[in-house]
Amino acid sequence: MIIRTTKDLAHLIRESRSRKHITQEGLATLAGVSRKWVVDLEAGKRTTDISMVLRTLRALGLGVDVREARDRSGDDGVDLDRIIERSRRPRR
Amino acid sequence: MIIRTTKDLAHLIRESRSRKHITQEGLATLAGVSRKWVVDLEAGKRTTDISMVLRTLRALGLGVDVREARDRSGDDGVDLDRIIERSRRPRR
DNA sequence: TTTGAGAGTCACCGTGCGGTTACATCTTGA
DNA sequence: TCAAGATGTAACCGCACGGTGACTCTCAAA
Repeated sequence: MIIRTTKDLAHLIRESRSRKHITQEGLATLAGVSRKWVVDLEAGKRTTDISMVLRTLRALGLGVDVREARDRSGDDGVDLDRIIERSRRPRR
Repeated sequence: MIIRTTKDLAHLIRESRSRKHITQEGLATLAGVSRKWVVDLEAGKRTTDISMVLRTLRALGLGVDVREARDRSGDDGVDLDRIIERSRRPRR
């Protein structure tokens, strides 16, 4: 599964967790985080700690693969500049 | 490339960036973050914001793939429990 | 119906992260 | 040699993130 946004990640984790019949509490313990953090992650909270995420994914037996995106333009119509612009902090 | 730790990610980003002749400043602008953040990321700082990382990877034309790790045990001898224990906050 | 587990949410608190700014170092080209 | 660009680092500050604990709600099993 290709991950593009934190929401994608949220769905992936939640689905993988339930498919394996692990509770939020259990996953939290496995990954060494709090249950609140798992709740937040699965809720698609914008920001999260990446080392925690890596641990959580490993706890679920998931591997992360990063590589050159072959056809970046055809991608899926995502306009990077728009995304960046939107996620930028208001300039004040 | 398989990502297991934030250090892996750091190396990946730095290498990809220089190979594309993009400056830290340039990448920071592309990803909508500060240069300091890019410096910290490439220095392998333990914690970073995952949505920023995703944006940065996309800015470098890299895709993230998450999937079931086939042979999890044989993996590479990583002891998850030890990792978790080590990265846990001191209990006080 | 009752009970218990799983999940969502809330408030509080301390800490560490990210942005900003400034400065030092190093390399490269004029 | 000097100037400009790229990078690393340090200090400061505001704020939002993560942990804790408690509460509620839902649902399934007894």
